[in-house]
Amino acid sequence: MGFREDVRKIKALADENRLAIMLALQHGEKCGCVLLEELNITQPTLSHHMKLLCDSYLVTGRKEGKWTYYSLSPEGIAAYRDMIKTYVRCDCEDPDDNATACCCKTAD
Amino acid sequence: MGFREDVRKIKALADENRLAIMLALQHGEKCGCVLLEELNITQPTLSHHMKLLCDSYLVTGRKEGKWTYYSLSPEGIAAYRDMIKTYVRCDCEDPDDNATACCCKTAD
DNA sequence: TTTACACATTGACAACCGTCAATGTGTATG
DNA sequence: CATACACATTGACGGTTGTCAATGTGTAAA
Repeated sequence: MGFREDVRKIKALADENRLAIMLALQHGEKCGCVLLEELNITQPTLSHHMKLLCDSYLVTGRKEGKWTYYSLSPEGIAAYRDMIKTYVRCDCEDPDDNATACCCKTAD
Repeated sequence: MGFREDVRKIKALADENRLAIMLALQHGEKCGCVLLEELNITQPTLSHHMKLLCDSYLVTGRKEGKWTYYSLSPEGIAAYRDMIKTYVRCDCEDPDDNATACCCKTAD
């Protein structure tokens, strides 16, 4: 009955710039000023997006001197995919027949 | 660079009522009036939500006389999870070491 | 044809969201 | 201390979104 928290997490990705950030961090951490160069937005806007991504545990920030290095959170990412699977799933498989071809049987 | 369509699909699930609808349809199709009884919303609001879910290919509608039966789309659901995986993924696995424990190595 | 029902569409409103300029905070360097 | 830089916060603005009442459309039964 209470999906509010899941909706908040889903909304964390419901934005073009935040999707771009997720891709930009896929190969390792980057500091804010680097992200800023890649994303045609201002610094306050980037700060806003990073806050939303961190609040949803998809990204973590590591402060080092003046800089903040952002990176993907493996745990948060796994939790996110599990959460999505709760809602994006159908019941068309036969639990007694593991060979049944179905969307629910794919390896991912 | 163009994530607009993916954002639109992600937004399709960024609502409490639409998450409830996804769960309600998980065990098979239901007609609109049944969904209406389960979700504390008015009929126009339900119609609005169903349109968004159908436009994102997560749900399909089957008209039969006066009624419309809605059901999850296995293909749309698989495509949705694949799309999410594009963004919610980290690069922390070693491609030459399949035994590495990592968020990217889980079976789902 | 009339009536009843299931669902879609329209229009209006309030709440939410992305954006930026201005400003604040903390850190390093001269 | 003064300056420069990286980042966060605030406040304001326009666009988007969820909601409902009213209305429209199509189907089936009386």
